[in-house]
Amino acid sequence: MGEPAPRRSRGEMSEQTTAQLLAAARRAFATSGYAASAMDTICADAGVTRGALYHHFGGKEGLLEAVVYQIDAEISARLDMEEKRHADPWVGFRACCRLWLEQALDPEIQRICLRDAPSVLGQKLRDLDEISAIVEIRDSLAALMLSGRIRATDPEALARMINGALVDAALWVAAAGDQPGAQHAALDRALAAADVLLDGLERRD
Amino acid sequence: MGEPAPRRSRGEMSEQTTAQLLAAARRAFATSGYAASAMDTICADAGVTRGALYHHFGGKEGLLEAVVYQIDAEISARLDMEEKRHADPWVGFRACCRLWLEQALDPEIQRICLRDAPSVLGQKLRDLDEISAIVEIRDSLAALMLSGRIRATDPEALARMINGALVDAALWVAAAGDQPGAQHAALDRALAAADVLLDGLERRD
DNA sequence: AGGAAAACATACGGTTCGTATGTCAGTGAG
DNA sequence: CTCACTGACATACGAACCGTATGTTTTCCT
Repeated sequence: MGEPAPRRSRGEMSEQTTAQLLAAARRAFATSGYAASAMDTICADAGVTRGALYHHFGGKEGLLEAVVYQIDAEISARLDMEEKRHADPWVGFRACCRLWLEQALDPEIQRICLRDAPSVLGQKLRDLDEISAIVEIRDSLAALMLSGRIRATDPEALARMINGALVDAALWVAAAGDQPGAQHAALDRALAAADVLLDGLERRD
Repeated sequence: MGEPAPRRSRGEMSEQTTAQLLAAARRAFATSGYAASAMDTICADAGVTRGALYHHFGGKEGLLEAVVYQIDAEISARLDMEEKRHADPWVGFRACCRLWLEQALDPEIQRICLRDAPSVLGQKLRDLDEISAIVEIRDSLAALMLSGRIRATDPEALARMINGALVDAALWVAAAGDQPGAQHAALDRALAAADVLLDGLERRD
């Protein structure tokens, strides 16, 4: 049948199976959703049994947690690159919001991170994204307030609200239409609305 | 044991059992979450069997849908009353945002409507809240744009974003602290941030 | 080389959901 | 008034799924 154990070291063995389980889980969660994804199916798709899954992730919830963590890291990496491309912090911040919205159109991100994860992980997700995009938004906002570029208020609360606005906008764009034309039009409308919302934060005395 | 069928008409019978099932489901979903709530428990709490539940709601998902619909109606009713109390539409709109945020601190609303329902119902929820708070927000915004009170952009997209901002703000406030003191402080911070965000929408030429 | 521990695979029980079927009380027509 | 009919449930059954407990093989360390 499969490869007759091609002589891997212990570390390589573990790394490969976890990677395959993560990949299979991402596919299953993205297409069928968390609740409707059976662990048997995921494990069969990854070429292992449920024993391996429980050994590495402790259960279904742990698997989702690892998937979300992985996706979050990928998003954050792209956001970091985008931020570095702009000299002006306010311009960079708005470019990051724009890039986040575009990335969040990915059905994988939508289903896993924006819809299922909040329900399943709950508070765990809040602790998790203390190291994700939210904290960067908050820090950027705090710096911009200090420099007087935007109006001063609670940075953490404002960061949460901007994050929520972007999340709902992404879900709205994705649900707007299945054909790519309507999708693109909805994205433009959302970006315009986001511009209005963010413009209002600018300080103008 | 229970009442020996106190001679109810068919309509009363149906109405009472649906009401009891809805009440029991609200309690269970709010405290244990949708996934962890067993239908056996809900039915036992309501004093009926699973047959009644399937007869009236078609299944677990239909039950959640009915619960969300009921809660949504309650919220909308309070929002309508608040809006009528203000002569100025812009003042009324901001008062409604404030009232929504305060209402959304209810753990029942948080768990059922803001966390579980989007994951379980998905697109069904989008269709459902076409008759809920979102549509009122959108119409209010559209009217305010026409009257030149706020900056003009896509009303639907902006309504979605404001809704998302309020949702995340409510979740953030609720997660801020368990003791009522911290809760109240976080609410104040969120309301202040919301004021900044909405102030920016005002038109000032 | 030999024991320990990691890295899985396998077997099993318990819980839960949906459906299929059965039963009984209202209800309307004749 | 009665009798067929239907709505409003209750009960029984099968299937899927999750978690754990246990067994087995391979690698690593001394």
